[in-house]
Amino acid sequence: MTQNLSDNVCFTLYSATNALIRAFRPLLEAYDLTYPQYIVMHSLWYRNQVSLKELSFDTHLDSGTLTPIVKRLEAKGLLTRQVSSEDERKKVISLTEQGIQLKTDAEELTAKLMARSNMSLDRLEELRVLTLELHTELTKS
Amino acid sequence: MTQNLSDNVCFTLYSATNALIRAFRPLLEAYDLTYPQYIVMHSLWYRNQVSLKELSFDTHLDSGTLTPIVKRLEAKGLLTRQVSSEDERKKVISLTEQGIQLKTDAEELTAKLMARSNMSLDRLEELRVLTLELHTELTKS
DNA sequence: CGAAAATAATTTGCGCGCAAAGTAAATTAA
DNA sequence: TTAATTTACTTTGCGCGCAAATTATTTTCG
Repeated sequence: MTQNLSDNVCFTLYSATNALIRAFRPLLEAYDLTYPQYIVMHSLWYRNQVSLKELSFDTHLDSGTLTPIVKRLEAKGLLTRQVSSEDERKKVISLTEQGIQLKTDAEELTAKLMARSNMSLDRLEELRVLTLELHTELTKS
Repeated sequence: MTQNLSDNVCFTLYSATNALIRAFRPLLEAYDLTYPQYIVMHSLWYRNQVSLKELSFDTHLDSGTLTPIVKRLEAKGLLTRQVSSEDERKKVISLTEQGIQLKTDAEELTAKLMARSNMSLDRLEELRVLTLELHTELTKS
């Protein structure tokens, strides 16, 4: 019998994620980014000039979610979207100079937030491994 | 240096939660509920006739999020919202017969999803404790 | 080759999640 | 007692997250 919502891992996971995004928001606002926008930028900082499909694979966000996010980042001048010359169905997403520069500026962001959690690196690592495992299990087959 | 998004606990937490809600969706559809709606119902099953404020405390959802959710549940005939007689600013939220009945019907829901995760009860419990701790840390002060 | 199927990206519609502003009632304090 | 403040809830606006439908291009295969 699970009377309490907090007895439920679904609920604690859901609440913790919402709290994390909420805590992240003011930090990201300094860079005029939302968290999903940050995920996209982060992905591109390490793998630039990818198609939307590849970006979708890396970020775990579906194309219907990504298209408007990428358009907003384009409007901010952080990236460009060009039709691929080899395959005209594809769009190549490339960082602009400004988009590349942002990487350096935002470097300390994650560290800042992790500090905010007041949890040890060990426990955060445990959490990372467990959530990675859960995601893997839920998305396979 | 965290090149990979999955090296980042924020990202794995975020992705796992999205995957969990996604996996939950088809199961919840059988009861015509979304996950946040289920959270509200679950809360009321164990603490009925509360104000929106109390419901907000229990569900970790803010009033601006809750008002429309509760209205939809009212439209489905699962609960009622009445102005409190002692304090006319408050609304008392009460389950209908149908709302109470749903508890019995939906009893096996959580178990079904947990099975879907393919993770041991021990690891899910670890995950529950870690996310509960993270939420507590992020929302205090 | 040409029709059918597959693939890539966009659009639409809906329900959050939440900050901020607005409304109305109750409490506090002058 | 009444004006100022606080509290409870609602509304507005915006950005997801995603299923489903749509459009355009490429691939497959008859």
